[in-house]
Amino acid sequence: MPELPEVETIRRALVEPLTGKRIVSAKLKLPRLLLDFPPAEFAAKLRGQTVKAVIRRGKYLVLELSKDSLIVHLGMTGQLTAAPARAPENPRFLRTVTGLQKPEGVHPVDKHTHMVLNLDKGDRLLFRDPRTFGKLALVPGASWKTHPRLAKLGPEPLEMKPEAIARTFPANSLRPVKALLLDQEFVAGVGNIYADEALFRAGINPKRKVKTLKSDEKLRLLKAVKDVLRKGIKYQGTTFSDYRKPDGGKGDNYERLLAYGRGGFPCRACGTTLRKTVVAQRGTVFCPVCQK
DNA sequence: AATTCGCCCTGTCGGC
DNA sequence: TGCCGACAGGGCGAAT
Repeated sequence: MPELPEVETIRRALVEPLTGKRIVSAKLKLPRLLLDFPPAEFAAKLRGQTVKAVIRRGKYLVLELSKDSLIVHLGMTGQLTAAPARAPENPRFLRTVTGLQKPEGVHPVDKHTHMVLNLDKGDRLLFRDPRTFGKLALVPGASWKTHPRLAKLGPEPLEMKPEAIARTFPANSLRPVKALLLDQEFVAGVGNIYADEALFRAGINPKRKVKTLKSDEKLRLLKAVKDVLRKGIKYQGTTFSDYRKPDGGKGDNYERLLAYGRGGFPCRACGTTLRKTVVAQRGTVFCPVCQK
């Protein structure tokens, strides 16, 4: 699922193809993805606006336009693709050992393509989301910062000082520490993949109650969060099913993960079989030896 | 107030 | 081969 490193990868890849481009027309094919706005006005409102900036906040992507801002959340399976003019219109999906997959570097328009922005010179921005957990919102000016979805987000983990955030751990909380990492009001942008990765790196059991964490463990954990997010960005995100870069390519981080997706496989640190369990209603992989 | 639970959704996969 | 249930899970609103 797209977490901070995936959304940041997408953001960086969209800056060049979108900045300064004018929206010639827009089509919203699945109106229920749109929050707080009459779907009928959506396309008309977007038409003629120019993209001024492409911003990320947590797992949210924001297109700042000349008049309004378009907020995009990719949910679980959302994909944004920048389709240059003359890209193949309806490429066949390829059947591979891992199922149906889109060929690299092409841009499908199919039944899961829920929004199309037609830009200058035939370029397009496509939003595709098979499971439709994604969300779109159009808000006036730069008011995205105060949109209910974004206003309560915690600090950006890559900009935070671990020493400062360590002090914000609730002192008496009985929650499992993984639940805190997934809480977007604590820090913004960490999801299931990078929570497991950070806990593994920090050597902390995901079920540990927050109140039992010692200050050096909090510091270690927050540093691990930054490390795994930076690594995710470096390798352009984790692709194991739907995540794709805006050019259609896959991220390279999946095979580099230490915990997520590795239940039943040997720990890369000590060789013990990694255990798969459920913590905070999420599938969770950890090493019973390395993570205390 | 803090925390957990149920729900939304569709493609994939294992079992029979 | 095909059907069916389980599973994947971000975030919100309801329930505890």
